[in-house]
Formats: sequence, structure tokens, C-alpha cells
Amino acid sequence: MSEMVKKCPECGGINLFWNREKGEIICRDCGLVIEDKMVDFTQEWREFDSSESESRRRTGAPMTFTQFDQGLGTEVGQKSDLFKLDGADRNKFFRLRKWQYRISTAIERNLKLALAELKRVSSFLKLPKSVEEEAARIYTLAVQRGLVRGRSMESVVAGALYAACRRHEVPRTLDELSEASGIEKKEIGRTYRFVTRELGLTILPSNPADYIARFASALKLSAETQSKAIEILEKAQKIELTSGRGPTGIASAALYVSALIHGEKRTQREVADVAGVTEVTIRNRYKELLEELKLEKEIKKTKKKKR
DNA sequence: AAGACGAAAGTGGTTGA
DNA sequence: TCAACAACTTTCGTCTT
Repeated sequence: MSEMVKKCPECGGINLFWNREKGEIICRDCGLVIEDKMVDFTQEWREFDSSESESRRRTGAPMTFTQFDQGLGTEVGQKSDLFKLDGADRNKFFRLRKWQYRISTAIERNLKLALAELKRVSSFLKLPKSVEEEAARIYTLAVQRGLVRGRSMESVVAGALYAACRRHEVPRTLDELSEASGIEKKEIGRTYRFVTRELGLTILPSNPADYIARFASALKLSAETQSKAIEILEKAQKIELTSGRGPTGIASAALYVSALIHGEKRTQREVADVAGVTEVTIRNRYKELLEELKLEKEIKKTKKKKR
């Protein structure tokens, strides 16, 4: 087992808080999230969504940032939650709430609005609950650190959602976020970068394979084509064909090739549309894939079979 | 006629002096 | 702070099916 972190590497504070549900440690002083050895995310939100007594999760001993703030923001379940807390936690609850109120009613009102907006966008994109909560936490931290000033609330919400998606490996493209939130793509990108940098959130570079499933189903491609595409992606990554390029471009090219191989041809235009890139980008990646991975043979093979 | 291909010029963002 | 730079887009003409 890894040893417990005792100090925040960012600010040196010792006021750390362990969120059992997420398997993370959060520094209460600066908001840094210290990953306690990357947990398997899929497992995480399966556990989140299914079974497991809800009430316990919502009200259990660890008071998370998210829950606390959500309770405040929505004014739902505050009282019933209180019943389930023991004395010490109840005191903590009141203390925190008072403190929060004191800061400013403006912040509170802002949060309420923002969380509503966040919920709207999130459900529009059909994002899992765990991502929504992560985004809410990010947004809350951003507000507490005064990062929203000078930016529209909506754009920060969008940025928080984008970051949360990335962290949970269910990436959505900036285009999709943009469509759902009505904020310009570059604006979302800007606030996303700003917020993650200021909060010290570590975001892994998104993996092209994470996009495959969604694109494939949008194009109605078979499961075999999907797994072939992922196989291609893995090979491509081995020879560093993927570094520095946009993940969506690579994903769509791999999907395009794999569709050809399996005789489920889609036009470059079709693939380009669902992936939110241009045909040209697909062509460039596609060309590289053919050259580096000697895939021509496989394509020709299926062509002959068809005759 | 539609799709695939590629050249050329433009855009927004990163990097390094 | 600015210029060089890489990735990606837009546009458009040509070739292929």
C-alpha cells in the first residue's frame, strides 16, 4: 500500500481531506487534488451508479466539498441530511455553513445559478452523474478562488465540465460542449486551461481510444470495426504516430481505415462530421497510418473478397 | 456526379529567445 | 513580449470510381 500523503506538495499545508468515494486526497488550503494512485474510473462510476445504498453515499461521515456545496446550492435535503450526522459532524456542518454564508451572499447566488446551468448542460450531453459532480466541485473551487471574475459564469461552467470529462476519461469534444452550452469553442478552451492551471488539476492527455466507441455508434459501425480501430490506435501509439496530433483526428482516421478493412465503408465526410474534424485532417492521418502500419494489404484483401 | 486527393493560404495556440 | 512554428482548417482544382 502506498504511504499516506502527509503534506500538500503544492502549498505544504497539512489540512488534507480524504474523499473515499473518489479515492482522492484534497488539500483544503489550496484545493489541490492529489491522486492516490489512479483508481480505475470505470469501476468507480459503476459503483456510483448502481446499487450501494444511496443514502449512505449522500450523507456518510466524510463531508465532501461537493456534497456540502450542493446542499447549499440546491437547498434540497439539508434538514434530512442533518439528522444522519452525529454531533461532531453536525457542528462542522453548521460551522462551515455559517462561514460560507458570511463570505458573501453573492457567491452563493452565483453558485446556485451556476449549478443549475451545469445540470442543464450535463443532461444535454448525457454525462454520467460522477462527471457532473466532479464538475460541480471544480466550479465551486473556482468560485472560492475568485477565478470567475472577468469571465462569464457559463463559460466557467463549460470549462469545468470539459475538465471533468477529461478526468473521467469520457471526453467530449470542445465542439459538443460548445453546442450544449452556447459558449464559443475558444472561450471554453481558454477558461478550461485557466481554471485547471490555477487549481493545479492534473489532466491526462486524452486518449484517442476514448472517442472510438462514441464515434462508431454514431456511424453505426460494427463491434469488430471498433476493436480493429482500437488495435490500430495501439499500434500507432507504439511508433509515436499520435503524439502532438489532435486525438479526435487520429481516432477518426483509425475508424475510417478500420471501416474500410471490414467493408463497412463510410465517406470521409461522414466520419469527419461526427468527429468534428475536417476531411483533410482525416486524410493526413489516414495517409500516415497506411504508410507506417502497412495496412494496404488488409484493405486490398477485403476488396478482393467483395468481388 | 460524388467522393477522394492534395496544394496553398489562413487561423489560433504554443514555445523559446 | 514577439516571432517562429506546428497542427488544423478552408478553399479550390484535379483525379478516380
